[in-house]
This record gives sequence, C-alpha cells and structure tokens, in this order.
Amino acid sequence: MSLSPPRVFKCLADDTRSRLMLLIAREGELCVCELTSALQLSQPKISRHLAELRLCGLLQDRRQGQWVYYSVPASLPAWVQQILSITLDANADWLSANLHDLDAMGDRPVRQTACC
Amino acid sequence: MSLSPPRVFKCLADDTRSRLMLLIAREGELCVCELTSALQLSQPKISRHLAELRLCGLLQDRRQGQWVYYSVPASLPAWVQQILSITLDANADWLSANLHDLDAMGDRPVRQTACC
DNA sequence: TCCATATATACGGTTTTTCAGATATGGTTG
DNA sequence: CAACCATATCTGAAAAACCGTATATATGGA
Repeated sequence: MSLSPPRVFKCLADDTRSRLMLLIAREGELCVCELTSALQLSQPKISRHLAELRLCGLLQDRRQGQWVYYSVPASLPAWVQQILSITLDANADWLSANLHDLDAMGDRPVRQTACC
Repeated sequence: MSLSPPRVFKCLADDTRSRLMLLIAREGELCVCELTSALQLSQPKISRHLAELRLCGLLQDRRQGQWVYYSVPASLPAWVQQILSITLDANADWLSANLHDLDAMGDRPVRQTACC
C-alpha cells in the first residue's frame, strides 16, 4: 500500500478531506470535535473522512482521554508534506471560513503537554 | 470555475490522469498518439481523460495537422505547477515504464518549431 | 472524391463514492 | 454500575466515476 501520486490525490479529492488535511497541517493537531466545529459538518461525516485519511497514511491519531487528536505523521513522504504546505500557503482564503469557525469555538479541549 | 484544492486533486485522482499530467509536464508537449503509446491504453480512454483535464484548465491543446498536442498552460496557478513539479521529481520510478514506452515508440510525429 | 489516419464523443453498463441516519464502542464521572 | 460524552462504524440508497465499444469529426494524401 504505497503512496503513489494518484492514491495521494484521491485521498485529497474531496472538499471535506482537503479542508481536514489543510487545517490539521496548519494547526499541527486537532481533535474531532474541533474539526466538526471548523467545518460545520456532522460528526459521523467528519469521522468517516478522517478514517479514510488515516487508512491511507496521511493522518495519524492519538487518544487523550475522551478526545482523539489527528495530526500529519512525520513519516509522511517529503513530497506529500510539500504538497500540503504549498497548497496551504496558496489557498489561505479558501480555508479562512474554517479557521474562523475554529477560533470561534468555545470550550476547546486542552492538550496535555508531552512533558511530565 | 476556479481551481480550488479539491478540484485540482480530483483531476489528478486517477492513475491515467496522473500519468498523463506528469508525462506532459516533464516532456513539455505530447500528442495523443504519443500518450497512447506511453500508457499502452486505448485511444478513446486517453482522449476522454485528456478532455477532462482540459475542461478543468490543467491542460491546453493545439492542433498541428493531424495531431493534437497537449501541454500545461503557462497561466496555470503557480501552486498547481509546483505540485506537478514536486510530484514528478519524487516519483520518477513510478513513471519510468511510461517514459520507456514513449522512447520506444517509432514514427513519432515531428513538431514544427515556432519560428518561421 | 475516396480513403487512411488521428482524435473526439456518445451510449450503456458496472463499479465506486458519498451521504444521512441509526447504532455501537470506549472513556469519564457520579 | 449507570449516565453521559466523544468518537467510530454500519446500512441502504443516491450520485458520480470509469470503461469498452461504436461512431463521428477532421486532416492529409492519392
């Protein structure tokens, strides 16, 4: 299951999945409830697309208490990370409404720092 | 009909279309018969995917005699061109069989130079 | 004009994707 | 343990994508 170009593009070939990936790439790590607020979509729909991205290897998840956080794995091939970065830089306006809704979200869960 | 990220990715989210785009981006300009040889696929299938890429704005065509040449328009947004370039550089092996079949093709049509 | 070549498109059928809604799982708290 | 919250998965149906075959269009040459 290698990351050929069409396979990567197919993962991103959906409005919801593109927004999820770019938001997570930008913010570093986001949990499902934050993404649900940012995209204003139903939770099952968000989860389904996140699962697809995770199965392709474009996302990894981490559970912390009740919340599951998604992030871009460091092991993701460099060219895929570059594509995300370039797309993000050139499409800030396209993502602006989602960033606004994310910032407007109340009661965002608090991440635990890695240090003990 | 703007080129949003998911729209671009959807255009590239198919094995045939990815190969067509990367081959054309690499070679500058290729005609349908050359692409048919490079991908070893039926002509209608190649033409159908080329039409889809052209309708999205990712390719432009130019007729010269019997042949129709496809190329990446200079007006394509820079971020899309960068994505093509990065993907091409990082996936030379994935494209190698197609490049080989292209080189092995006999009787390749001769392009007219732009000068008179 | 007639034929050959190159390319584009139309048609019909199969497979894939997507979605909404319902439900299941798993952790937390009382 | 029971109730609750966050998240995941299942189900069935609608929509879209893809393909092979047949056919149409356009160019060039005899």
